[in-house]
Amino acid sequence: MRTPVDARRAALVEAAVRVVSARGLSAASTRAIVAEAGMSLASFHYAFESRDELLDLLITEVLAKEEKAVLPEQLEGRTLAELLHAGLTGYLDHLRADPAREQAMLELTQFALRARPELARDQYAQYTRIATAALEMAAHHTRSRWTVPVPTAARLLISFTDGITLTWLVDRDDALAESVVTAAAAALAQLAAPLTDAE
Amino acid sequence: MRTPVDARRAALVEAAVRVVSARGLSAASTRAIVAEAGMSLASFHYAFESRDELLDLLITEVLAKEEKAVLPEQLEGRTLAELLHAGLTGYLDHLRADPAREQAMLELTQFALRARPELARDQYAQYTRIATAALEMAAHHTRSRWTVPVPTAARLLISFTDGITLTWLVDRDDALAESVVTAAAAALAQLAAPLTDAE
DNA sequence: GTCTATACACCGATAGAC
DNA sequence: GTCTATCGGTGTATAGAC
Repeated sequence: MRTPVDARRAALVEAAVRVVSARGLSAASTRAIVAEAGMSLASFHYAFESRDELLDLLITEVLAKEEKAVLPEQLEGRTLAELLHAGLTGYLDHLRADPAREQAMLELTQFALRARPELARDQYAQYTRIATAALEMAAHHTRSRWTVPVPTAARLLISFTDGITLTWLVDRDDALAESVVTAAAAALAQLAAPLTDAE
Repeated sequence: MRTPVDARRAALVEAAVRVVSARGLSAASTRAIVAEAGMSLASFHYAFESRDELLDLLITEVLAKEEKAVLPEQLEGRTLAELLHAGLTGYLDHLRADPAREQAMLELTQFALRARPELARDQYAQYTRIATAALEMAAHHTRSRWTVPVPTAARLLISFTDGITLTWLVDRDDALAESVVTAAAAALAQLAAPLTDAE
């Protein structure tokens, strides 16, 4: 059941995302957020105890949604390199479709790193679980096995997506980004080997 | 020639780096910076027109120094994978030696992305030139050639170091980071092939 | 040149009318 | 519950004494 106050909280979180995306976290004052949401300042403090409470919810809720957006529903490709390429291309498309939002995610992660380090850690632990499951599924689907520990490969994948996000946000070079995604897929695929008949 | 006002500017920039490293960019108010530098507030505005002017200098000067710190003087290793592993391990050591500073660099880059995008672009263009030169040298030194365009490999290397920085800052998992560095070096090395006799 | 004192805008948060 | 009005605090920047 959705009580009015929860609806208000949701509206404020959404407004906050828009403000952070458009003008950065440092511009996301309570006043700017309520203006974006079309509310009065007092309504904010009726829904939230404090600005910190909203930021907590913003980080956990918005970063959690991000997971689903990044993970494609169905990957195409017969070889492991093709599968990885499809997955990374999907992420690159997601990034290019809404760069401001992804930049906001980065700012929120960095803010969490200082203000709520345990939230950032939890988030990345969750990313790691998701990447691990995806890589294991990809290997199984192509009858391969990883020659490095799967958590290592998962972390490498996460590091790479973080890196490509930052570099693309800086120079917006689509052609170079696609070229890098292709090279990264090929390089990552080299960390797996075909299953032997015994396996 | 170093006039007094330039010395004051330098002292303020150094104080600002310390404040950003310790407490984040959002805490780096002019008051916090002059307190760290042991100056009065008015002295700040004698040396700088505005806080923005200091941030401009901070970004260009501090990010420029970063280049040299990241690039190791001499790499050891006979194979390309060993060379890449040594280089990446050097960067990881650099990160672990002063994580607060590296976190400050990330915050400054992200700030520049919003406030002075051209500065961020210039900075990454410079990173690319340095990474390109390093990769070409490494390939030449091990009698290899890159099977992908060198700018692509360079961008992959930069993306990866950006990513490893963020992920390590989040969870500080040394063992996993080392494992990932090893895997990344192996993966990157797969993008090169030995020179043939004709070459 | 360097200081103290202060102007003025904006911040998060709250009081109190309705 | 929702508003306007306002509190106390901090931000950047400046005026003016020395």
